[in-house]
Amino acid sequence: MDINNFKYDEVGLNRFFGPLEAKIMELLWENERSIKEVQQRLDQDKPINFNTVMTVMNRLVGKGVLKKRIQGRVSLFHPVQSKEDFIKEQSKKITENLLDEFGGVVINHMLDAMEEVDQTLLVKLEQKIKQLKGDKS
Amino acid sequence: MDINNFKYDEVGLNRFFGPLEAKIMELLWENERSIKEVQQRLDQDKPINFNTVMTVMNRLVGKGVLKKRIQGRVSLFHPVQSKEDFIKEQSKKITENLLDEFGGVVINHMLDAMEEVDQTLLVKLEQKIKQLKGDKS
DNA sequence: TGAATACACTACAATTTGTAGTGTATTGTG
DNA sequence: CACAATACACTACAAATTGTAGTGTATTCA
Repeated sequence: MDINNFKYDEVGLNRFFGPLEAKIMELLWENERSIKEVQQRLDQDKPINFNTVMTVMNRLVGKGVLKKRIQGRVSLFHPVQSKEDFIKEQSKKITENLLDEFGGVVINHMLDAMEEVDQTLLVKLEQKIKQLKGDKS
Repeated sequence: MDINNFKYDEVGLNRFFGPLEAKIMELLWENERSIKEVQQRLDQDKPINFNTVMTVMNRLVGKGVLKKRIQGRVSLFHPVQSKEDFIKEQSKKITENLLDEFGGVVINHMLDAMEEVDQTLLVKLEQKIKQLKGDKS
C-alpha cells in the first residue's frame, strides 16, 4: 500500500488522507505518541473510541506512512517522514506525473496557476530556469 | 458530483476515472455514441454486459462529465468537454491546489520535475515568467 | 487473584466502481 | 394484432477504502 491519491476538493492533509487519518498524522507529526495518547487528544474535540484510533493507526502503518515502535507494553507510533518531506515527496510525484502524462498542456496551466503566485517565487523560478538551461545547453 | 481525485499511481485517464469509466470516456471522446455502440466496442476486448455499460455511463452523466441526448428511442452520450479541455481543467485545478496549499515547497519540486522536461518548454516557461513579471510590476 | 490496560482480531456501515438481474415501455414484424 | 426484440430504468451485490466499534487475550499491578 502507499499514498497515491490527491483529492483536490479537500483541504490540507485531507487531500492525502481520510479526515480521521489526517488528524492522527497531524498529532504524530507533532510527536511520537501511543494510541491512548492520540485517542485522548482526539477526544478533546469529540468522543472517539480507542479501538477506532488503533485500527486507523495500524492501517497507516500498513500504508507505510507510520512506524510502530514497541516500548515496553505500549506501542509508540511516528511518521516515517517529516511532514515537510511527505508533502515534498507527494507534490513532486504529482507534478512529475502531470508533466509525464500531459506535458505541455500542463505547463501552460501551471503557469496560469502561477499568476496568483508572488514575485519572489517568480524570481526563484526564473533563476531555476536559467540554471536548467545552462546545464542542458 | 464531480471529478476531484487524481490517482498518481495510475496511467492516463485512469488517473481521473475507474478503468471502465476511462475506456468509456475514451470512446465517447472519439464520437458521440449510444450505450449499445459503446458496449459493442468494449465487447471486442472482452465480453461486457449491456447493463454494466449503461450504469457506468449514467453515473458519468451524474458526475457531470457526460451528457445524454435523446435521439428517438436511443440515448446518445457525449462528453461535456473535449478531452484536451478536460485535461487542461483538471491539471489546472490540481496545480492551483498544490500551489495554494503548499506554495513554495511545491514550486521547487515542480522545478525538479521540470528538469526532465525539454528545452522548448523551458523557453516557453521563461517567456511566460517575463510576461508575468511585466504584468505585475 | 482480580481488575485494568494494551492490543489483536473481527465485523459492520458508507462510499466508489464494476457487475448484472429484473421490470417496463416501445417498436417493429409476422 | 400479438409477440419478440430493444432500450432503458431500477435495483442489488461485490470489492476496496475509511470510520466505527465489539469481543477476546495477554500482561501488569494493586
